[in-house]
Amino acid sequence: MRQDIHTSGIPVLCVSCEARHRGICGALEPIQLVELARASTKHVLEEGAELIGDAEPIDNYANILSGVVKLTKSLPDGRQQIVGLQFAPDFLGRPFSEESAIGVEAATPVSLCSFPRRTIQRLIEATPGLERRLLMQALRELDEARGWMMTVGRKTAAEKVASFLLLIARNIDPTLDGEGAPAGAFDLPLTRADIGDFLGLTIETVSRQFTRLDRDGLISVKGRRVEVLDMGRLADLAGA
Amino acid sequence: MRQDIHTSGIPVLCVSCEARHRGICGALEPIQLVELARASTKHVLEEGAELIGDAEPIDNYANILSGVVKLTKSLPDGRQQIVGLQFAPDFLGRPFSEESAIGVEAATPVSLCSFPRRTIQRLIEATPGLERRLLMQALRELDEARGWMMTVGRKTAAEKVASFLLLIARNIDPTLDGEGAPAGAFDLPLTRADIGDFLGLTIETVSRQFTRLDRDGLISVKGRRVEVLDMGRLADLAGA
DNA sequence: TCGCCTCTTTGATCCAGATCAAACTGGCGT
DNA sequence: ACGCCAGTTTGATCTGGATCAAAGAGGCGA
Repeated sequence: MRQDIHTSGIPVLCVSCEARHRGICGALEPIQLVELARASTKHVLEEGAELIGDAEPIDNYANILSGVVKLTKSLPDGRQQIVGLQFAPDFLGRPFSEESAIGVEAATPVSLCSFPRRTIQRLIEATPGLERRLLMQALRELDEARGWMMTVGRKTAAEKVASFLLLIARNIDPTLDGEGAPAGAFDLPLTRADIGDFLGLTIETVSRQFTRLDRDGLISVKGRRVEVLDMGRLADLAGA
Repeated sequence: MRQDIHTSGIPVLCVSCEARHRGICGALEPIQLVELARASTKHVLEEGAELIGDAEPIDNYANILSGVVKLTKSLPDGRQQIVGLQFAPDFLGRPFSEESAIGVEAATPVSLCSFPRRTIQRLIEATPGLERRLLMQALRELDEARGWMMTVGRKTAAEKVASFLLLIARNIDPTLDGEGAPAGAFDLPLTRADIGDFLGLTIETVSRQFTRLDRDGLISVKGRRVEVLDMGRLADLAGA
C-alpha cells in the first residue's frame, strides 16, 4: 500500500501509465491521482473473460492498461454483433447510468486498472475536467460507432475486411498512418469469428477475404499473424 | 427582443419548449435561460435543407423544436448510410471539436432554436449540469448507434424494417410502448430511400417488406402513412 | 509422440436481397 | 384539366455472401 510514494508526487502505479496522458487520468491533479491510485487495483484477465454481463449492474470502473476489449450485443437466437472495440488507455464503464445491455469481454489478455464507482463519482463532482474527458471519449466512441455503421451497412465484404485491418494496424502502431506507409506486422487481436461478428460477415467470408488480400499482395497472412505490405492500396480498398 | 419578459422568470421563447424539460436547457437556471434565449433565434428549415455539410466548421448549435434530422455518412462513390436520427428536443452540434465528417440534414420540415457556439461554450464553463446533460445525450446516442449497428449488421430485412417502424412509432407517440398496445398511426418522416440508407437496404427491399407487413396484418401502409395494427407482433419481429 | 480440440481454410451449393426494368400514384405548376 | 416528376410498388433475374461440408494446422495435455 505504498504505491503513493513520490516521483514528483505521482503514484508509482501511474508513472508509466498511458491513461495519465491520453486517458481520463490526464484530467487529475497529482493529489487526486494519489487518491484514485490508492483505491485502484490492477487486474489481469485472460482472453474470453467477461467483464460485464449483459445488463448487469456494475460497481467497478477501469482503465485499460493493455489488451483489447470487445463490446457485444446479442439477439436471443445467438446472433451476435460486436459494437465496439476498446484499447488502452480507454476508460471502461458507463458513468451515470445502468449498463445498456452491452456485453464486455476481453478479446485478448487484458490488464486493467480498476477502481470503485464511488471513487470516480466523487472525483467527477470535484473535477470538471474529468467529466470533460469522459464526454470527449463518449464523442469519440460515437464517431467510431457511426463510422462502423457505414462500414457494416454499405461496404462490401472486401472493403469491410480492409477497413478492419486498417483499424487494427492503426491501433497497434499509430505511426503507420503516415505517408511513407512503412508497412507493419502484428497479431490480430480477434478470431475470425469475432471479426465476422464485428463486420456483419461469416467466418468463411472473412477467411476468404484474407486469402484474397494475401494473394493480391496487399498483406501477408498466416493465421493470426498479419503483415501489411501495401498500406496505400489497403486504405484505398477500405474506402474513404 | 423582449422575449425575456417573465413567466416566473422564464423567457417566452422557452415556456412551452421541450428542451427545457428533456433537453439540455433543463440544466439551466432561469437567469441563464434568459441569457441563452437572448442569443437564440428560431429557424424553420424545409425538408432536405442541409444544416452542416460534411466536415464543415460550425458556429451555431441548436435544439430541435420539431421535425426529424438525419445524420449521414457517404462514400466517394455515392453510397450513403444514415448513422442517426434526431428528434425534438435533441441538441445538435458537437461541442469541443470539429464536426466529424457527418452530414446533417432535415428529413422533414424542422424548426430549430439556434444559438452561437460562443454562448453555449460560455454557459458550459459556468454550469457543470450542462456538460452533464451533453454527456448524457452523447451516451444515449452511443447506445442508439450501437443498437443500430446490431440491426444493420445482423438482422434480416424484415427484422430491420420492423425495428425501424418501432423506432418511429415510439418517437412519434411514446405511450405506444405500454402493454395494452393501443396501436397508432403516423406519417413516416423518411422516404423509402432514406429508410434504405438507414437500414443498409435498397428502396425496393424496403418497399417489399412494407408490403409484406401490410399483407400479414401487422401494419397498414399507404405511401408515407402507416398504422400499426399489432404492436406486439411487430416488436416480436424486430427482435430483442 | 500421439490424440484431441479449437481455429482456419477451401470447396460446392444455395438464397436473401441486389439489380434491372416497368408500371403506378399523387402532388403541383401551368 | 393536363403533363410532369419524384416517390413508390411490383415483377424478373442475378449475385455476393451465406450455408453446408470437409479437410488442414497448430497447440497442448497426457
